Amino acid sequence: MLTTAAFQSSISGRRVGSISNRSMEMFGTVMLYGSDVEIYGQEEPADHFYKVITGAVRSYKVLSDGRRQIGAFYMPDDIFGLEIGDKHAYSSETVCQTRILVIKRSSLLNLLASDKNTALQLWAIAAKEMQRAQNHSLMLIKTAPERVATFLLEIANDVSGEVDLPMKRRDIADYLGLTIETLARTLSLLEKSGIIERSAGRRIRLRSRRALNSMTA
Amino acid sequence: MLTTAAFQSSISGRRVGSISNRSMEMFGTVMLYGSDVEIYGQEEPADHFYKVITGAVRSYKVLSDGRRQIGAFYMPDDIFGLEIGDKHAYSSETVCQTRILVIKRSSLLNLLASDKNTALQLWAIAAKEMQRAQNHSLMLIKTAPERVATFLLEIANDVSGEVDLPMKRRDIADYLGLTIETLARTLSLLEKSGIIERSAGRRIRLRSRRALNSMTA
DNA sequence: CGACCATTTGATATGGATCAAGCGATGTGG
DNA sequence: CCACATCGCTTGATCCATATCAAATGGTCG
Repeated sequence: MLTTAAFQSSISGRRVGSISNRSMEMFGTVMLYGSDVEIYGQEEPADHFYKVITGAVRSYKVLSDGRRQIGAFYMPDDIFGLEIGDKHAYSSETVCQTRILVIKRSSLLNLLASDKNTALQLWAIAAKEMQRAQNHSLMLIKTAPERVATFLLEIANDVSGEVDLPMKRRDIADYLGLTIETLARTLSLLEKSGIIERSAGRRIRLRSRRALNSMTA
Repeated sequence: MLTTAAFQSSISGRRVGSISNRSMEMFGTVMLYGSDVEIYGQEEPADHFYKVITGAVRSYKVLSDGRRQIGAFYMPDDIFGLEIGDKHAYSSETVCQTRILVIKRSSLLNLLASDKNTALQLWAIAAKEMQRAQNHSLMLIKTAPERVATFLLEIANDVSGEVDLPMKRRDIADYLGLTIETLARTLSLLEKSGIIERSAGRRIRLRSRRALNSMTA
């Protein structure tokens, strides 16, 4: 049990665990959410874990005056909502129509008591998430072009070099700690210099990963 | 075993685990480090955990051009270096003379195999660290006064309202994603407005936590 | 006392924010 | 099927918070 198909932490692309879909489904239910639907709110009791099947999720916090920081986008196979404590620290919403596996925390915790290996994996997931969060801090001290380049490489870990962004500019901007205007300008700049190519606003082709990489800082 | 004295995650002040000093010492050795000494470097094999006994530690990453982001300061009773994987993701150094309990990863992992509760605690520590990192991202989208106010409240969780900073301005600046000049100016501003008071540069008295809190955003 | 390093203060420059307008796609009702 | 409203995105002009450059002050230790 809890052994076969690995799930990935998509934005960074590294595999971090090995709880199979099949076994996890024994503990949860797949739910279909519309676009921009709240999955849970900050400070709400945290009695479930979640795993993205298709679609995308943003996890965020807002400051009193409305500034919003998106801490992570969760893509297919990513697990989220596993922070410790009885309250969620962040809110989370779907970015587009999204299928999510919802797992009762209590049932996973039960399993955990009987299977020490699962506990190790929980640690692995949390540790991975920790690294993601740490990396994001690094992102936020970079310049605008550096942030955008880093972002494009983060989401384009499939080989094709073609990205289909599920999220709007506002989301990306809030993830990168920039305004949508600066983001748009930076993308246009990358396009003018031939590093990327855009068919539609949300569809971006990376023409030179090398160039992007060298901008990454 | 692994039950009594809780250890705190000092910068945020919340208790996150309950592995006693006594039992942990069975697995490790206390080492005395001088100031500004490297404990481990980014990319080095990670075969130990660490717990600060006295002093302070900074964990950081540097970008290619030298910009440095300090992800966390670890204060007495904080545990660090528990990221998953065989390589450390961050580097860490002492901020001042520091006493550290060094624990072999393998010995803790052994214990873990026999004690499922310990595994849960590892998860708890990692999850706590994750929240710390996420919070830090929030920090980095704030204005300079907001960052400084947040920082002062973070480190001054003792009742007295008196803080003795172990770290230099450069460290604080790199933690807050500001320059030392902006940091100094902001501190002077807070002093002029009577919110803080300084005897020496490193010794700061918080005259109005309320005022600081309201600046926090 | 003098040298050195940490910190503060001052003057100026600049990257990204803000304010404002244009453009393009998508959808709706007449 | 077209006119028009709406929404998401881009582009343009200006402003401002913080960085940068430079110098003064303060603190510590031989």
